[in-house]
Amino acid sequence: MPELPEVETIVRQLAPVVEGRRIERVEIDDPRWSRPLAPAELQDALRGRRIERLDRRGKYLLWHLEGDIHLAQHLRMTGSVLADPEPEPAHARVRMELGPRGKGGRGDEGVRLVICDPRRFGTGELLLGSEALESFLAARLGLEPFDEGFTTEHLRAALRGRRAPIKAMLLDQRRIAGVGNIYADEALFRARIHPLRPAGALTREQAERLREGIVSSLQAGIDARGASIDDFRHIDGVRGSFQDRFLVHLRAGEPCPRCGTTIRKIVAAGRGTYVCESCQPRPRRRALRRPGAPPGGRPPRRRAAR
DNA sequence: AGGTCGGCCTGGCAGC
DNA sequence: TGCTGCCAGGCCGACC
Repeated sequence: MPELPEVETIVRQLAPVVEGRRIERVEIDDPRWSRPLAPAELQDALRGRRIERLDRRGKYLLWHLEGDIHLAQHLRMTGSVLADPEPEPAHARVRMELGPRGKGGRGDEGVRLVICDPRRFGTGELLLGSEALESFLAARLGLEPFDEGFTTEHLRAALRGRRAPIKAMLLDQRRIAGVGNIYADEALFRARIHPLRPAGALTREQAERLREGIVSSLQAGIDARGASIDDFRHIDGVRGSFQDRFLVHLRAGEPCPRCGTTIRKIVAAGRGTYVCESCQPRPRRRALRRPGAPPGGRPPRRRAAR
């Protein structure tokens, strides 16, 4: 599933291919993709516009078009963007014909883009003006892990007082942008923090290790050009290689690369989560003692069975 | 109001 | 072998 490193990989490959070209034709097959706009409305808004810049924020792929028009594309679980695919790939949802690059370019023939998405979770949202774009992003995304402002202190402030498991916090895009299930597991392993540890209970030292774990696992993902577990592909259809370098993710039953303990799969924040419970010790169960209650006496609270 | 959970969707696979 | 049904999960909205 495309997370920050996968979207970054797409941007690095796609930007040089599309920037400066004009969108000549758009065909949106799936009305869910363009919601709330009808496909025809979005097609009309995009057609004829020059692509000035392509970049990324969190897991969003951002198309900046002439006339201060922006398309915020999200690949969700299974989306990919292919350039001049041959033959026509399965599960094509959106097709885009881009014109040649204007002057002088001999033999420049234009590009055909196909957005594929087997599970149809992906979306493309039209934003009129950079103010609309910025408020759209601000409502959804926290700090970028590669921003200078992403310091240990910033991370601690974001986690302070939170009782939700740290893994849930990492997956919350409004706190940190771009981390998904894969990189959350990898970052927590690197930081030697158990995914179920309450976010607000991290020590300063742990927060520092977590910051490093987030940045280094995302960087490793970018260096490997993303992870292709199932559907993620480069724009030429090639797979990323980070899935071969996971330290714990998807490695249940295998030995921990650090200590050899068998990696376990648990559920945290409702997601399949991979952990070495020797390197990442389980949080101690707090004796939830209220003031005045008999010390250590009460039976454990029943948890909702699910 | 912070936190949890179900719905969206379909390919793949376990189990019979 | 072939069918059924369950699971995966990013994000959003409903709910407690």
